[in-house]
This record gives sequence, structure tokens and C-alpha cells, in this order.
Amino acid sequence: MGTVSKALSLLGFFNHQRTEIGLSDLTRLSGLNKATVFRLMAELQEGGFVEQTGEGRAYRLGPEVLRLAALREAAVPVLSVSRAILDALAEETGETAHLSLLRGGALHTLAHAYSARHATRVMMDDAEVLSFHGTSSGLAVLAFAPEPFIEAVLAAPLPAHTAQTETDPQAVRRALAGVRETGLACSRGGFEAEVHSHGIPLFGPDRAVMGALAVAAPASRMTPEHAAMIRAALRRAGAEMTRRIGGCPPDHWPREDAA
Amino acid sequence: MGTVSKALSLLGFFNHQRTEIGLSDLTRLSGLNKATVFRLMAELQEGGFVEQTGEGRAYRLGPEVLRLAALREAAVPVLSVSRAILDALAEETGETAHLSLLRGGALHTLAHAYSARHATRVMMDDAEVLSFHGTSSGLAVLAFAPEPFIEAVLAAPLPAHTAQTETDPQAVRRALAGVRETGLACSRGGFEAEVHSHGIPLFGPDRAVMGALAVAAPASRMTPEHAAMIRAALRRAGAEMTRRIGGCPPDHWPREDAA
DNA sequence: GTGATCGGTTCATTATTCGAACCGTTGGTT
DNA sequence: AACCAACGGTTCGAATAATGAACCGATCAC
Repeated sequence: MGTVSKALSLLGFFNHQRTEIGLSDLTRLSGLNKATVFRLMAELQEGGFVEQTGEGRAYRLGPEVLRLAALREAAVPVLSVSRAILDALAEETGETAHLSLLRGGALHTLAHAYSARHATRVMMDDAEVLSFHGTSSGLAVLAFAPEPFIEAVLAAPLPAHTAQTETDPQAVRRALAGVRETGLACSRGGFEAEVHSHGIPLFGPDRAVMGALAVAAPASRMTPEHAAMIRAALRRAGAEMTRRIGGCPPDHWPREDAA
Repeated sequence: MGTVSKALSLLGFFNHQRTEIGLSDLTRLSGLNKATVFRLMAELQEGGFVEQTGEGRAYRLGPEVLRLAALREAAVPVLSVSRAILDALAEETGETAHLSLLRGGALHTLAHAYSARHATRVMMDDAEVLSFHGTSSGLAVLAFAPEPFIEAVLAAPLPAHTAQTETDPQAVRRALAGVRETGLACSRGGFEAEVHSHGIPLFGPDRAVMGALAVAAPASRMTPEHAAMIRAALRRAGAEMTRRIGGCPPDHWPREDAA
């Protein structure tokens, strides 16, 4: 592993639960030597990728990442495009809509939108990592991922996030086959209890799956009619989103029964 | 310069004019060896910080920066906080409002908001670099920056962006003294002709200046009454913004003539 | 066909990074 | 007040990883 990769991997330890990390913690988390971590962080700090908080000397992400994100958006406007689509999707379904993208073998949520229609709603955080077997987004992505990737995901132990989580690899495989047929994934309480979510995969210009759009609703609200409405809205939104990012579905995409 | 800094500096060559850069261009821009650039980019690519476009093999910024930006926002919500304030400021003044932050000795615009009131408006891009002597944001920041920093900025040649740009260091110093007294900076066509902008500095928790909020309007619309209204709105928005990011103005801040 | 340029690769040389041990400080315990 | 552990940060010889000139094959203009 090169020096640069080590430095970048340090940035990976930041998440919503851990927005600030001290030198010693970072050393333990990374398994690297303390002096190494210190030097790497010093360089990242110089570049503005991290900064140290006033009181404690803990590190947190720096302002430079905002600049880069703005430029990434200028080059590939996935986020700004998704914002409008997510808002419309949340409005139309009356539920929480969210976008997640595949990054380095993991699925990260990147944006979400709430509907004001109901007092109860599913709450979301950005930059969370989603489970492949326990969420509709995960199943949607996995169903259209390359076989070796599916293999790798299902070979690892599948944690049970709730009592409803399907943890049998064979059962997950059967579910994936269904997703491939319909183009839609569904999860009942597989990640959070009482949350029923529908997901649809998004495809890039190379026709490879790059993420998913999903609608999450309280299970109590999920009637067959509501689910049908959500699925129809999701199909439309997914097609729109894939189109807007210059993407293209694969050959075996079930276009015949689209909305 | 360490390896990590070199890698990070490569990311610095991306901007709005150049969202995609080929290997050879990057080699020329950086002055590094082609093999070195290739290796560094490969590591950045592995980390998801850059990716290669389908057709040409040029590099562009990758999705990982979006994830980091979302986390930075979770830790220090400057952008999301600013969004609401910028929108209100644009609405209230009927002009274009924008936020810029100090990063590595340069002032970068990071967010902006337009008003729908007028057909003519000043257009903005995010992630642009602002001139210190030619913009109201720059003057606002510089006025409250440490003396050595002012020294350094004024020691370098001051480019004339327009015929109206003040390029005499002594004249700029006099302007800064005025800004310190009023807490507000003003620029008439100093960066773009026919643009009249007002800026107010923002302060961090350490009481140091960290950026500026500004309102830019076509010079043709700038009557004394309009300017007074903008200044009042800007003072309110600036105080709110500094407060919301946990900041605090310095001792010599002119609080007496607020609003 | 020729030559220029592109992205990418090789490999011996060398400069940079690594890591155990070591500071000075801080904050909690006795 | 003495102690101790943990913190952020520093040092320096040993070891590893970065470097860059030369080299590919592909593409393209002429």
C-alpha cells in the first residue's frame, strides 16, 4: 500500500458517529504507527483536507473537501440532478426518498428527501453505509452487479440487523433473481425494524450499476395499493435519474413491464 | 514536499474551466514526472478521489469527495447553514448573494443564491478563487486578517481585473482602514465591470476571520437607498451566520453601529 | 509511411517514509 | 502531592517506497 493510499484511508475513518478523531484513536483504527499517522495527518492538514478543532487537538474533515465536491458536481452533476428527483419522489409518494452510490465495494447514501405529508416518516443520514442484503437499495444494486462481486458479498457473513433480516445466502440469491425479473427490490424490516423500502438500481454510461434510488416508509402504512404507487413512482424516477446522468440500463433490463 | 502533498496538489489543478485533465496535461501542469503523476493518480483513483471518463482516458474528480463533503457538513455545517441565510439574503435584497471561505491563503466561493426579482442579475460559480484587492469579499476578509497576511498579499503584484480595479497597495490599505471602521467592504467593478458588491467578514470560534458573505448587484441598479438596504441586510445576515457557525467577532468589531 | 503524442510500464537508483523509543503535558486516582 | 496512564508530538537510523529516463504499443495527422 502506497503512502497516498494510507493517507486517504485515514479519511475513511470519519463517519457520522465519529466526526472528530484524535491522533491516538486514528493510530489504533488504522493500525499504522503513530508517527506515520501524525505525518500523514500533517500533510492532509496542510492541504486543507482535515483541520484540528480549537479546544481538543482532534482532527476533523477540512474545508477543501467542499471545494472539490463543488467541482465534482460541476463535472458530473449527480447530486444536484438527484436533488430535484428525490424531492419529487418524496412528494409524490409521501415517503422518504434517498439516493445511494456504489463506492469501493460499499453502498453509501448521498442524499435524501422527506415528504411533509405524514407526521411519521423514516429518517435518514447522508454518508451512511448500507447493507447489501438487508436494504432494498442494496438488493437492487447487488442484483445487477457482476457475478464475482455478488459472490464476494454473499461469501462474507451476513449480519442480522433485525429479526427480519434474511441472512441465508441462498435465500438472498433467490431474492436477487426476483429483482432481476422485475427491476425492483423490496425489503421489509431488513435493516431497521418497521421500515418497508423499495429500491431501483441506477446505471452509468458504461451500463454498469452505480447505485440505487429508494423509497422508505413505515411498515404500518404499507398497503398493496400504496406499494404499487411507490413502485410506479420509483420506476419513473429511476429511469429519469439514469437518463439524466447519461447512463444506460443493461441489455437484460426488464423494460417491457415499466410503469 | 511529501508524496501525499504532491498527490493532493494534483487535485488542485481541477477547476471549473478544467473539470477533466489528461495524464500528459497533468504532468505538464504539475511539473512532476509522468510516471509519478500516473502512480499518484492511480492511488487517488483507487481511493475514489478521481475517476477516468469512459471515452478519453482523462481524469476527473471522483465520488468519494461527495461522501467527505457530506461528513464535513455533518461536523461543521457551514454550507447547509449558509444555504438558508444566502437564500434569505438574496430574497431580501433582490440581488445575488454568495459565501466565500479562506482556504490556504486563498478565498474560494462555496455557495451562492440568486433572487428572482430582476431579470438582470450577477451570475456566480462555486469553487472560484476571489481576488483580495478586487472584491468586496476579499477586502472584508483582508481587513480583519493578521497583519503579516495583509503584508504578503499587498507585497505581491495586484492584477487589474478591470479598469476600475484599485492596484495601488497604499490605496488598498486606506480602503482596509475604512472597512475596519464600518465592518463592511464595498467594491465597484473591481473584479467584473458593472458589478457593485458589498461584503461582510465572517468569524470562526477562534475569533479569526474565516470568510465573507457578499451581495453583488449590477452597478446600474445601485442607488444610495438600495445600497443602504443591502448593507443593513448584510449586517444582519453576517451576524446570524457568524453566530450559527459558533463564531465570534474580534474585540475591535464595530458593534455600535450595527444594523 | 513517418513522426508526434497519447496513456501506460519498467527497473535500477535514491530519497522518503517508517517505527521504536522518547519528550513534555494533561487529567484522573490515591 | 505524588503517581500513573494517556495524550499529542518529536527524533533518527534502518528499511522501504518513490522516482525518472527510457521504453511500449496505439492513435492520429500529414
